[in-house]
Amino acid sequence: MNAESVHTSRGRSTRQGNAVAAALAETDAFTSAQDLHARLRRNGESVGLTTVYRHLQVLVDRGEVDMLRRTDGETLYRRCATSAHHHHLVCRVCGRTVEIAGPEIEAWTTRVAAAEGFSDVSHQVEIYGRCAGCAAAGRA
Amino acid sequence: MNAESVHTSRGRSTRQGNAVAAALAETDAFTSAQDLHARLRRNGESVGLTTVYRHLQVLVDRGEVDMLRRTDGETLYRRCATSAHHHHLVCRVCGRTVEIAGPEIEAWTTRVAAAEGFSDVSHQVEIYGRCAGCAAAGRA
DNA sequence: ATTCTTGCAAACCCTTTGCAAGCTA
DNA sequence: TAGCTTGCAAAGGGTTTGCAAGAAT
Repeated sequence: MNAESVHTSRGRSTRQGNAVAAALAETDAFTSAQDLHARLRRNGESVGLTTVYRHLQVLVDRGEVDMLRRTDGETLYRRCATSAHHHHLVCRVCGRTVEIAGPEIEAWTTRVAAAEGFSDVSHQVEIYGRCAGCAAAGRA
Repeated sequence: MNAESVHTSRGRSTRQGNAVAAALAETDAFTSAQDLHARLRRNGESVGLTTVYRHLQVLVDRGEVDMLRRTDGETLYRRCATSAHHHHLVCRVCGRTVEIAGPEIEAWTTRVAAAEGFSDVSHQVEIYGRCAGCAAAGRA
């Protein structure tokens, strides 16, 4: 962790902000704001739900946290190792996630879009499945 | 259109149901329930918003309509030509959409997931861009 | 006549905002 | 002290549900 990552941008250091960042750092799974909030409270860290949302937003804006939307509308957050472009392989049971690099996908999307005359292309790719742990435990 | 597609499952034929189906058939673009509702009203077809949602849900359940969620939470619907598995290349300006088949993507996701020990794999892949028409017109 | 469908209003659920009180620097 | 941060309560926004009135068969 280099010097500038501690404080990438302005913002005071607060108990709540640190708690949210710490809670995110603790897990490998994509987590909802509400879950994070519940977890903090269980651990005795009293932080308002609103505040959790606000810190998550800041972290996302800074590129320190990835965000994705579940089919039911809930937004999930996760602290990823790379800030570089990547995709996710997410366990739909426990949320555990593996970061995936897919050069061939990048090439494919670009090619397909160009073939249809589309420009300013971006894409959204996520893989869902059941991780080995959940399968072994017979979960869901 | 074969005989069974007219009435794939039970359900009465109503003015509203037909209107929703017709409105969907009219366009190539992914459309929100609210937009569809507004369009119907503009065309003099009075249909309640609730009813629009209900018919869309039925069509999705039947596999006659594809559904995707926008980043802001809105759900978009589109009548696709194939009911077979496919992806979409969506114009983020006008919504116009091209159906894409991606055998290599299917293989890639399967391979990546297997390598990480995941089973029951599914994926979600959408490409966004600006279509030639919107680019030419200088839209957004 | 019976049962499904409609649609208004209210409920839902997650997320965001208003604003006064609390902290950080 | 100055001004960012917090958090409660309330508002927002899309979608769903309760229920009585209205169609379709």
